[in-house]
Amino acid sequence: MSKNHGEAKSRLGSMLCFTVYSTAHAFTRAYKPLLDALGLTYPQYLAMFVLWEHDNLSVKELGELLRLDSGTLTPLLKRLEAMGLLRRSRDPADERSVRISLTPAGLEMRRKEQMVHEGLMSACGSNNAEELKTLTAQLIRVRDRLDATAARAAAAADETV
Amino acid sequence: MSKNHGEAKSRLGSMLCFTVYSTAHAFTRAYKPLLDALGLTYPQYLAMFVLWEHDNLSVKELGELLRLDSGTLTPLLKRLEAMGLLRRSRDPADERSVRISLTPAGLEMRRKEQMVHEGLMSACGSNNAEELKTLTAQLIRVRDRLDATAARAAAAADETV
DNA sequence: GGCAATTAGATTGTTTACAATTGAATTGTG
DNA sequence: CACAATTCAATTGTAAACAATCTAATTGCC
Repeated sequence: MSKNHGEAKSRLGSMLCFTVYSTAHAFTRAYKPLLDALGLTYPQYLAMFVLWEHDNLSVKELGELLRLDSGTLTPLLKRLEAMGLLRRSRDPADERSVRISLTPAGLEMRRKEQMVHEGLMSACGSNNAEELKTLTAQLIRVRDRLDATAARAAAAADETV
Repeated sequence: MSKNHGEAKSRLGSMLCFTVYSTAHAFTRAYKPLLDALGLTYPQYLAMFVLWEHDNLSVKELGELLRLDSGTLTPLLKRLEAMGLLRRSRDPADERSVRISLTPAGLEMRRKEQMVHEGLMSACGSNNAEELKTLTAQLIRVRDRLDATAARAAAAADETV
């Protein structure tokens, strides 16, 4: 029944880093058929998801929420703009920053999105919501610890300059 | 102390899919300074890790273990070959498949790798190994459920053809 | 044996990700 | 005010990831 990925043969299968890595890919693959109906990729969907909740964010603010930098976001947002879902315009109060505002089409998409959101929930097993909540909280702790490690490494590298 | 990513403001922060997505990125960022010493990227490290355990795999077998296809692996393996860490050669018994064999330099790297492996363990908090094991097992269940969903979707798409 | 179907990799094109750099705007400090 | 330092976004270059397609080799079946 279940495909044999031969992980029993490798220590890889028991390592958290690889499990997170491969689960992330499994998520994007599982979401793809649902997102195709919207014409969005998974990262594009995440960006739209944030904007549906908080319109008019700057690129920096959006990047903090998504944990992505401008090198990733600028081209992604340009694609969403080309699709007519949002507009990018310099903030008159601070010409350095760019504000993202949804167009009517971008706002409109939120209605169709409900289906995707629910499909995703059931895909990862919404039956025991409590377990998922614990799992998410534990992963967040790991992620924060990793971020702290990376920040320490960056600070140490700074000192040697 | 901890950086404010503003996630309290968004439902995104509580969604498992985004947590997995952002934790995967946090892993690669945290590993980067360690892997720089080896001159490897994180996916390249994963490939080497498997090959240290099972030399002489075919691209297909390696892809099953890593859950990656030839479109990703072929260029990655070519880079590792260009670095002199492995060789790719057609299997004489079946010219369709390509076998990956480590060079002396590729085998040699395994010794330096121990440092990386231990650094990674401590980065994600090896203190409570039991919790990490449970966390990994739960994630694997989620991943398998997602794979099953994707497989069902693919089968359904097939039927409509 | 002969030919259709399958399999394994490679290739092409698109989209992330991110480091490093650049350029323009703003802030801080003297 | 002047000018150094900082901030924000964009750009450039490299490396994944994957769908779709292609080619060559093998298997199945008659």
